[in-house]
Amino acid sequence: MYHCPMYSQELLKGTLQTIVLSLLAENERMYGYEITQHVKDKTAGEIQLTEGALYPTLHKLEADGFLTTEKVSIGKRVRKYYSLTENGNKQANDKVNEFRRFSETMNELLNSFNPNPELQWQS
Amino acid sequence: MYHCPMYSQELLKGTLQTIVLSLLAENERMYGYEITQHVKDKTAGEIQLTEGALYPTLHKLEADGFLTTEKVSIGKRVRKYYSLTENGNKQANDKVNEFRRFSETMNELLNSFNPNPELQWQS
DNA sequence: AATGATACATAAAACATTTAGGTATAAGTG
DNA sequence: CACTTATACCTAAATGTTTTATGTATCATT
Repeated sequence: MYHCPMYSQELLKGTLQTIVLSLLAENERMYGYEITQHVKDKTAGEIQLTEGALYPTLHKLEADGFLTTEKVSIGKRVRKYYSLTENGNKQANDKVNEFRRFSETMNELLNSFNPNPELQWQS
Repeated sequence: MYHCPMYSQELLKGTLQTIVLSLLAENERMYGYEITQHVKDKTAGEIQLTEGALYPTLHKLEADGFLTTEKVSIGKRVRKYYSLTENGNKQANDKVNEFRRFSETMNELLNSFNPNPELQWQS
């Protein structure tokens, strides 16, 4: 998978489950590849999920009882659709709220930081 | 160090350097323990840095040339103050901007997520 | 026929953080 | 005075996520 995100992938850490759960909360059912494309499109390429991270996450969420799967044949290929379970729906709620609170807290913490005017046209 | 954060520490991953750099951008010089207390106070206990994560991070930022140190004796104890170098100042700028952009992008991505009304009073 | 997109998957390596220690001084309390 | 808590630094093994690097296979386009 080709990559050219605008910022460090570092920040993405810990948000993968949240992203997946929230997309499935709006979309009823999605398959892995679809999720990567959806995220890429909606964020103008700024967030790009790697398959090496996504698939294990999907499997984990399924093992944890938050997702169920159904396989659908498309020609000779088999697509694996994921949907939220009831618990998964709650979890999506919790995770999204948690992220929103976290980013609010962080932005408040960073808020007092005023970029040095001498630097603000750099980088 | 005692811990009782209101949300998963997961999300904190990847933000530690940003926090440290931004605090030093506003405060001229700070020492490790002071940073933990400052963050705890400013976030009403919601973000609590662990020393096991903080000290290695400070050492890494110093090794990368973003911080300089000076040791100050307080009675028989030695306090280690950290300050931003010129590069550190730029880095603080970059990291804070990066986080702001990231949280904006994430919030847009999660924005279309509307909590199920049946669930919104739960958890 | 070859390339790129679609679509799944795993596994070793890299990395940051947690957990769990360790040391020592200073301050406050019963 | 003894004890506990707060201050203040530090390291290292274990954990857990993600990256990087593969692998397989179908379908569409040039």
